[in-house]
Amino acid sequence: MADHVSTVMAQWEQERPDLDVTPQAVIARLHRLALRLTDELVQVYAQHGLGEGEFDVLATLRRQGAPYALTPKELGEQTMVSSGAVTKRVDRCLAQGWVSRGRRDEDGRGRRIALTESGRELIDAAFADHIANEHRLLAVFTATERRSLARLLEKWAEQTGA
Amino acid sequence: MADHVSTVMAQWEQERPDLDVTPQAVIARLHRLALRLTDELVQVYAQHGLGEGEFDVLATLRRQGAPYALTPKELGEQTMVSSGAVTKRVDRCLAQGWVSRGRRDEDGRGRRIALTESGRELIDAAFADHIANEHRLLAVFTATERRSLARLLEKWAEQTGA
DNA sequence: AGATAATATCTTCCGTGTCAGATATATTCC
DNA sequence: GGAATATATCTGACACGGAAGATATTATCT
Repeated sequence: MADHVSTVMAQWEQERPDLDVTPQAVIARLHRLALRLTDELVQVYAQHGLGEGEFDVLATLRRQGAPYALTPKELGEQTMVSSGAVTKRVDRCLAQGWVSRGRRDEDGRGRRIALTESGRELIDAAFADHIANEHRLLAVFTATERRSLARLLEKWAEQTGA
Repeated sequence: MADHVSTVMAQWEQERPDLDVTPQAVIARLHRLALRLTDELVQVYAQHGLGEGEFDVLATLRRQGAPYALTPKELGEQTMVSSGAVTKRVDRCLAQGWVSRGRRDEDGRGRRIALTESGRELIDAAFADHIANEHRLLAVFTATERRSLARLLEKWAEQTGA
């Protein structure tokens, strides 16, 4: 049984025999897979009342270790979103009482976004479910396949600066 | 040199030693990589005056072969977006004269979205550039690595129904 | 110190997507 | 044939992120 991308590639070979569309075997699949996986992950976030943006913020703060705080700039760099998106994500977390927005010492321009107690409890529970979910999604693979896939993706990420 | 995800995983191991976060080596990397690659691909679409949605519509129609037509439902299934998104994407292509929206024979509910001559010319040029871009992005890998990555992603896609 | 530039964050506007419901047409069952 | 249901598409409200510019604060240079 061929997957969708195999079908697509066969169509292109028929229609554009002048092009070598083999890269699609990697890139189109990666793209579709990422979409599909995101759907799966988001469902677990939603079970905890979290959207992707909020989960991203809380998890990023949580993994820094105590006192679970970063500046908006650092948050944006780690999560690959614009400064405007950071502001809005933090606003939403703030409205729920999951984080606080304080003034950073010394530099009046800087802010300090920190997890509150309730935010930490929430992300600790949500993250455990999230990881269980990821284990489920990877259950297709043997340990060797997982390592191989991880290595290839890591190599690619390093090269492209991701 | 460790990539970002390696750092993140080390943080989690420190903070949540109770959890096995190894799936992140695959899932988080895939996620970030997809984001980064999308950025790269979108730049080429933009060189032809296309957004991702428009490129998606035109390319999907083009690869069907003559007469380059599908229903909105089929378009949505192949491109993994909602019916509302299909309507809007087609509206945009329509405004540029790249597709036509006709009535499907027999069934008055159905529509028939078809490439126009100018749409076909546009996507033929854009797609050639797109494939060249994909070749460039995959240049990091040896042929063996590419096949290996493609096989692993295909296996995953088949299992999850992507 | 005062002017200029740099940095950090926030605000505003816009584009695009999803979701729920509206509409139009077709099918089924009596 | 008519009612109920199913299917295909579109519409409208809303959510979220990006981009550019506004604001606030700090650093630098003379």
